[in-house]
Amino acid sequence: MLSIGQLARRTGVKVPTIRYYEQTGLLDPPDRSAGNQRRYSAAQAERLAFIRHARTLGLSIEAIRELVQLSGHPDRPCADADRIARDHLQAVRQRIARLRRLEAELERIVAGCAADTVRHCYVIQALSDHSLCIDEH
Amino acid sequence: MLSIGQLARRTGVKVPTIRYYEQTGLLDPPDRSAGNQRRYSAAQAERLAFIRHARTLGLSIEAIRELVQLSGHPDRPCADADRIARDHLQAVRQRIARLRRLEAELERIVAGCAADTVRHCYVIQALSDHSLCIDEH
DNA sequence: CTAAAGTCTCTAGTCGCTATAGGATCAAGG
DNA sequence: CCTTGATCCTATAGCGACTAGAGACTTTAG
Repeated sequence: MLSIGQLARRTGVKVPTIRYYEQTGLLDPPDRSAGNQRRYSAAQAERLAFIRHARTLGLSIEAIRELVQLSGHPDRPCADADRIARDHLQAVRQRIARLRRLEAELERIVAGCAADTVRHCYVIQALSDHSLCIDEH
Repeated sequence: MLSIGQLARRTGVKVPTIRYYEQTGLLDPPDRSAGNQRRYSAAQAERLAFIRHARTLGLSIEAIRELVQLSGHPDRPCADADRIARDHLQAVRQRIARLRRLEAELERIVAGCAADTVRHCYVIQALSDHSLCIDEH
């Protein structure tokens, strides 16, 4: 049985975050010691590792909640899990696309400034005037 | 003089957001009508457009606050404005890099699942087991 | 047995808004 | 002038996903 601190070190999830996951129902309430401290089983440690991994991949708590539920029903079709992962992949791609547009715009703005003072600074001008932009954002 | 609603329509910034910007000191408190409603000048409308543009480019409120301050001092060197934009560009690039790693990982996970049921679902397995990952994330 | 490290609950703060409640004001039509 | 409906006001609370702190209690190592 692991204390919350040991679990935190083992999984790389901070102690208050573990408590937060419990509070929001993502992690089942663990057993308690005689003195009311949390004690975690190996199975719960694995589940937290699952959650942590999904979080580092950027999945939302809600998505993870669904996946956790699914993983408790091994006989169900895994199409739902697939869909969640695919949806997230699409969202990641959209964010990449948007960030690349921003990158291009910022590059242009940063490169365009050869002034000395704020009065003529292209950075400030470009921000003031949306019509100087290449595309909509 | 524009009412807050007119300003909102003109700039595409929602009414509560405009009030929020004022509250946080990003926008100066405007004049008021006899009945205590906000009335905006053209200069303030321009400033809000500036803020909005910077936000769509992803700059933080704090960064924008600095830029707004700078733009009020046309004789200062614009190196600071440059630095803010450059820093942000770098941050954007880092986020892109990270998202691309996640994209690759998710592609791999999604592509790897040919199972029917959750029991053998590669999505669930890959999430459980970080050691299946290509790189650290 | 003691002292330090860890843990408990509870509350509040972060960021950038967004939503709601309950009221006041404004512009237009009759 | 009066009413109606849209807009506006303040104040407060909520979102997601934590993070930080206070003040009290428990566990562990020496």
